[in-house]
Amino acid sequence: MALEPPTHADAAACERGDAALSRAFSFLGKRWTAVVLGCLRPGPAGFRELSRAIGGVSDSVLSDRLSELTEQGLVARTVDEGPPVAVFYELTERGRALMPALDQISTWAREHLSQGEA
Amino acid sequence: MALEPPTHADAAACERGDAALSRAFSFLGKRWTAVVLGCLRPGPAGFRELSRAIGGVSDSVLSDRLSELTEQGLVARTVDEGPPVAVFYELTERGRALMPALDQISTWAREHLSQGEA
DNA sequence: AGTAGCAGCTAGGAAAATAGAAGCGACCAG
DNA sequence: CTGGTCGCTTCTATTTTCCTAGCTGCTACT
Repeated sequence: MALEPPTHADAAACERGDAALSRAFSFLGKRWTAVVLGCLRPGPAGFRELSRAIGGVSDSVLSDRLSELTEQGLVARTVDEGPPVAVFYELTERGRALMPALDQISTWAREHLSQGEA
Repeated sequence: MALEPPTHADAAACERGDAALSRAFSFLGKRWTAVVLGCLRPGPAGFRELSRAIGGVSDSVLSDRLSELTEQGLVARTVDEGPPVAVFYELTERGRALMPALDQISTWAREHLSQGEA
């Protein structure tokens, strides 16, 4: 039986929750996104503050990530036009809603991915 | 008070669960990884079968993803040396352990990321 | 004044990830 | 024998991603 009617189990086989998953990973998978979200978790932070806290990310990339996250509505950018203009980013509700999922992956990683492994 | 001693809240500010998270995303974030895992969820599948089911992925990339996943112990590669050599991939326990997390992200994406949005 | 911090953006190029096509050995049906 | 399937691997071209480095403008401390 090399000719099992492949009329099913093809495109329909996957496509369960993958479309959504793919879209999520399209930006969650970017190099610093998760870290940025992690740094924002404790509370609001300014650009330079994040830059320092993360350490190793360039302004341009940080700026990109922050923009993407803002576009997706995961973080909010607030400008305080006081004499010294100040800006701070913080998680939105949508962003917070993602935290549990991130935690779960993090937990899984700790349990199943020893850091010593290649 | 522009000089709040920044001696704290710097490097230590993030680095909570991010190291693990980053490692997880280092391969979960790759373009087809999540989809492959999703396709493997229902049960074992052969290379060509996956290729067809996913549709849009090239052999080379699929091969890569499968190798990475196998290395990480998320999927198992079994060879059946029967007369017609057959190979099939399937999720390991470690791989299955990740499913709930993936589901959670998927759910989050469905709820907070309308596909119509940019 | 001079120095230093904050908030970003832009340019340019190196590096990495992808897609797509082709090739190889085996096997099975006609 | 010929054609089609399976399971990959290798090669190249293109796209995407990331990092380095510099720059503008404003405020505040010394």
